[in-house]
Amino acid sequence: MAQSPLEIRHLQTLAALADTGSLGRAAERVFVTPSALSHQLKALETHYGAPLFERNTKPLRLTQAGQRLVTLAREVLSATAQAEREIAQWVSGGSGQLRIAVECHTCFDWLMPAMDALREHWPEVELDLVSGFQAEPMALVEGGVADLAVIHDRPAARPGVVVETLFRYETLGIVSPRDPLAARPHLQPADFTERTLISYPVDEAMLDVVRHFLAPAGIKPKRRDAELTVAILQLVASGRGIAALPRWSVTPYLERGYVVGKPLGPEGLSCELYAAIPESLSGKPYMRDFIDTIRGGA
Amino acid sequence: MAQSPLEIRHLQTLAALADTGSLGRAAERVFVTPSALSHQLKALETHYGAPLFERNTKPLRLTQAGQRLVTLAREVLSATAQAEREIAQWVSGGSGQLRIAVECHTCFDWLMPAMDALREHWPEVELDLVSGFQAEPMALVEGGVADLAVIHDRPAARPGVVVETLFRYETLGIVSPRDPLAARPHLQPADFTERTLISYPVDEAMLDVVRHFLAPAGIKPKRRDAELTVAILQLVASGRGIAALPRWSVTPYLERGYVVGKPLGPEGLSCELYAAIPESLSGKPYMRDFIDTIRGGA
DNA sequence: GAGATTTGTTGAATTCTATTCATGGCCCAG
DNA sequence: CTGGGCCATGAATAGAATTCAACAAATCTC
Repeated sequence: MAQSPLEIRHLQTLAALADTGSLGRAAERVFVTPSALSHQLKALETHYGAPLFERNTKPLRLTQAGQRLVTLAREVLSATAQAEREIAQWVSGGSGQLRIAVECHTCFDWLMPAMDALREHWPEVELDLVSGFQAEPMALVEGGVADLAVIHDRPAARPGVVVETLFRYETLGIVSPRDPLAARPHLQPADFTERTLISYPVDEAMLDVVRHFLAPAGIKPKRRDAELTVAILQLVASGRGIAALPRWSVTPYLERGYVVGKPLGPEGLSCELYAAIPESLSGKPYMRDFIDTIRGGA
Repeated sequence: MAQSPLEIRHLQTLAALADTGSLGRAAERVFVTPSALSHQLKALETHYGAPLFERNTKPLRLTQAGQRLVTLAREVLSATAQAEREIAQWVSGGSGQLRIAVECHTCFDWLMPAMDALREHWPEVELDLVSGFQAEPMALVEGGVADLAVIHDRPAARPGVVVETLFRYETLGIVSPRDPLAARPHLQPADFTERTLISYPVDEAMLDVVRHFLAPAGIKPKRRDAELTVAILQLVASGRGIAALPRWSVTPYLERGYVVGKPLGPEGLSCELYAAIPESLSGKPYMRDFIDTIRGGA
């Protein structure tokens, strides 16, 4: 009825803006340039005759009107997603399978909630984890043993397999609060020479720190293993060495001051995660839903 | 997140489709050609991989998927309208006035609910009825005495006043169920010669039947007045004459079989209602809201 | 039952709108 | 004051949605 220029696209923008706190990051979340969002927002603001957010404030602050639209966006987007899921289930019969291969330990932190959401939304989809820490996850997808592999580096394109980027994350150097390094603004590769690197029991080639930070600098620290994240942090906290973990897996500990997280290098070390999936499944609604959940929740 | 082609525009289409039961009428409700809607719907159907409605059924029937989307549309559109109202009220202070001039008695049937809705959504807007049955309503708007005039014929454009079309309606010939005319498929002007035309106590020039049906045929029946719609129907039911009223004002009586409604002429007689409003108010959110309410509720 | 009318569909053309691109301004850090 | 991060702006492009015009199906009428 009311012909307002408001469209769902705008609501996605608003939601992304609220989530990311920055126009630039919101833009990459909805796969457009920041410019596009700037135009969108300007159009909305002139239409409503009011600003939607305060510019020039680092964690972007929304005005009352902006806030209201974000609330609307949350309602509308979740209602829409729900409706579309239902329809997709009627159409496809709701069945399917999703066997997931992961090569990184920490991934379970975000993978579990996403799997829970999938189980809830798509009860008829068979959900499995493929134990594939040793093998090349990509090969599992190619071989038809897995339906989704989480991988660190964008691999070469292979026929029948599509690769989608999931999200970008920062891996932090983790040091004890009593370590002198805790006072540094960021860590250098050289800082690792004197200490023990505490990590999961996997090949060095699998560790972000080693591949993208220490190896390029020619540094090869002593290593010590632990199976669980808490165990690693325990060792770090008691001064037995330093670790390097994705930010998401340690935020609760950082907040409690149990350990301290430092950027690796002046720019920080950020890596990207990808999903490899068989082309035949890449369009399936439950697959899209799952990937969107991962992207949104991270 | 999910990049579905579904947009609010589509939801408006779906809602209009469900309301009107016909693609053509839905199209004019959202101010596009039927072709556009056909394209829209086809796109949605191929996206969801399922038909949304059954074609070739007179009151257009929705499939399960279509029904679900209509439900979604209702939710989303009302949530959106609500949010936009709130924002508009913050921006404008919510105040304003709306003095309405009406020249037709029956209009109150749909005007009252619309006014109630406005009072609820915009408590700060002063709502008034301008007693202007005698004067030219258009002049009341031009003179700044009224903010909205409901009129029957699209008047010549005047500076500072905009005219918007509200909706189209059919005026039916109303006859007693025991009248021989009740068996006819439709009424002819000549049918009025033998009987008394029962109507509101207004000038003949104001009556749709006279102007668009009887006068062109040179027929000038006897008249009898009644102030209220029920009184007119009472007289008709007891065989004292026939009337001509908009369909919306008599549907409850038709359903109960109290009287019978017949199209006037083989094509029926359909008139259009317009709103004249000062240009300065035509963009005001409460005005848009009011007009949309009228259009949607009719 | 044949023609006419209403109603919806289709593909191509058009028009419109959103996005991108390239540039410039602003603010904070060093 | 200078450089980089971040957003804004205007023109150009690319992409989509709408319209147009012609057609198909179904219904109504005679």
